[in-house]
Amino acid sequence: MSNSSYPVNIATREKVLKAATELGYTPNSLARSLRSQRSKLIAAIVGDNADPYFAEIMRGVEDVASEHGYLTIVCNSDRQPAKELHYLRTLRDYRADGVLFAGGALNEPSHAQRLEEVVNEMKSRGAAIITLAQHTLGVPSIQTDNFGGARAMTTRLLELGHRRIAFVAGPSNLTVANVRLQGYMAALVEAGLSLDPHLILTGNFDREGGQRAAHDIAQIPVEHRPTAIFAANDQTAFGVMLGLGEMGWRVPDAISVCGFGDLPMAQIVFPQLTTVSIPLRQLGRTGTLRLLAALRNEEIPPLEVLPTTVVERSSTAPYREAL
Amino acid sequence: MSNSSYPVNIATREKVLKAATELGYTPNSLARSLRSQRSKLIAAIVGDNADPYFAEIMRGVEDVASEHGYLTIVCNSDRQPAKELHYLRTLRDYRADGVLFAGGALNEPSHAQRLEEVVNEMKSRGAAIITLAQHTLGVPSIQTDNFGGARAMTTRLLELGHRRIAFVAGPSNLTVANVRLQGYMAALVEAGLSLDPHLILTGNFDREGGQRAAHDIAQIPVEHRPTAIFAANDQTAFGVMLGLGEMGWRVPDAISVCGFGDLPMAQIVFPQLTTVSIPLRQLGRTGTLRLLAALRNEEIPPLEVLPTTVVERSSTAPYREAL
DNA sequence: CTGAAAGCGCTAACAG
DNA sequence: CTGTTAGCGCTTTCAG
Repeated sequence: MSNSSYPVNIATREKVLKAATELGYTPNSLARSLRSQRSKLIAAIVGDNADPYFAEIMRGVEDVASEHGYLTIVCNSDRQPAKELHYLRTLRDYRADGVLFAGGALNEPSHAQRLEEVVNEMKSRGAAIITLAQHTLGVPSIQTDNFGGARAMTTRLLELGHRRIAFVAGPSNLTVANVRLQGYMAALVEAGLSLDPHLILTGNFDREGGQRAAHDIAQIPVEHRPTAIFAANDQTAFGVMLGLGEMGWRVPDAISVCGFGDLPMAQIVFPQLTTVSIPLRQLGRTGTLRLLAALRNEEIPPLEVLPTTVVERSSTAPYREAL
Repeated sequence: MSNSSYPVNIATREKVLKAATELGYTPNSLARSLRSQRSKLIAAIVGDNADPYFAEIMRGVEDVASEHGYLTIVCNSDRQPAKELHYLRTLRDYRADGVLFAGGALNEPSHAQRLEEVVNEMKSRGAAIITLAQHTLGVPSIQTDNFGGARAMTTRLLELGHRRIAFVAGPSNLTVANVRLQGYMAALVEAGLSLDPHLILTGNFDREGGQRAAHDIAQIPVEHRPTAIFAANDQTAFGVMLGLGEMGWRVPDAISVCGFGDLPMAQIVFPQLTTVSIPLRQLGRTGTLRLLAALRNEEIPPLEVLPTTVVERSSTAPYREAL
């Protein structure tokens, strides 16, 4: 019944199969997993499955997993090291065959080490671990080109004539957020512009942060005020647009706004958001594909980078002297 | 180690516990599950985890599950009976302790029966099954008041002075969609208005459907044209607004638009969407709470209805004779 | 209170 | 090709 290559008379096989259907027999996967040391369970550790960013990745993971007969477990860490660690341990105890870390590394003393301990334990038992973002764990990683995307977007704004471009950063303890900031800075430096620290605002990858940033920007004296705002992610960009709207500023006439991520709603907001598109579902798919390959003991690359693309919509416009 | 009530000398206990930590021993959950006939695994069968509707529910499920030491498995059915059934069988084989059907029943001949067979098998083994929408399965169900919400919203539009109110329906094979349509019709009938079949448009719970409906509505001669459009879900409403925008119609000045669901992006679109708010996460939480209660052999109500509320934002306005 | 043993349902290995 | 058996790592039961 396990359709192995074990030789068995065709008549006998049919007889067994028939009896199985008649009795409604189906193998107990738990017993099978226990015996075979393969649970056919994989897990995605995400920050929050209700966050469209993670939801898309998870969808990619689940798709590939189910295509290959694996079940997918969701783990919401809420970016709390304790939760993440607890999940990983539970997964280890369930003998999960693989774990995908969808978010970046969580910055907390000794968390990385504790995580690594469990990871090594799992690896030594034959499990495969993959990260889908820059991470401290020394495991294969599939990543999206956050740096390149941020640089490309900033360069595009420069091409549009903008010179004072604000950046609303993400949580400083998130690597992804920092890398995007780096990309923004790189583009400015490459263009021979100096970095104005007043134009780098703190955000939190959420709408509120963007809203606050918008109001902060309004406080900047007009001669130093940015003509474009680049938000580290789409949620923040939505917040920025909302905040701007609250003060009666029109986007993109008064100021250009762009984000990073290309969430589905980027096309629904008004004006439609210019943003950097990340192949999120593909990230989940590729990650899972690699994970399954690793499970088959295939060699997989330590790092794969998926390209991001600038998608210009209506929230950005060329710089014009007078408003 | 299983912290049971089994009497054991405190000294011995400590010795064992100490040895366990030293050796890095942790119980194998698979073996434990096999032996105890409880996997501590529950599953949420959703249409698509990347759909914010399901994502929110799942989040509620996962929260409660993890609080109680359960792992959550995601299953995307894409509303395909075959997929749903396949998942359910797999879950049965994994001895999942519980399954939550997040979406409504899938309309296909004999699907209901096949599903029920597996459900009964699982129930007889002690598993708990719950639905989070109207369903053909005879299992406890937690639902949101779709009928009441649709009726309340329609009534509100009537209060605002609208008399010709269009309804963009959802997929006719989805119970939720039909119930909302019923609520809309009930409100009109209660108000003593006759139903105009031309004002009931077909949609598909997606943006495209809404967009199409918007264009269709524009074709209606002005004297019969609706002054408000009630979309069966938010995605459709976004599509309607988009379609209206394409034709240069202003919402809510030219026409009022409202949706159903209160997705996060309802607050981000412009104008912000008036909609019926569903306690999605609560639905997931309550459902899981009941499921766990059932697992403890507690009596749980066959049907619980969670209230929905009309949230008025800026996409609706009182009816005005001249535009 | 402790130690030993049976068995959950499977797979892999071994004789026949 | 078929039938039997040992164990995967637990929990539960039963003697001591």
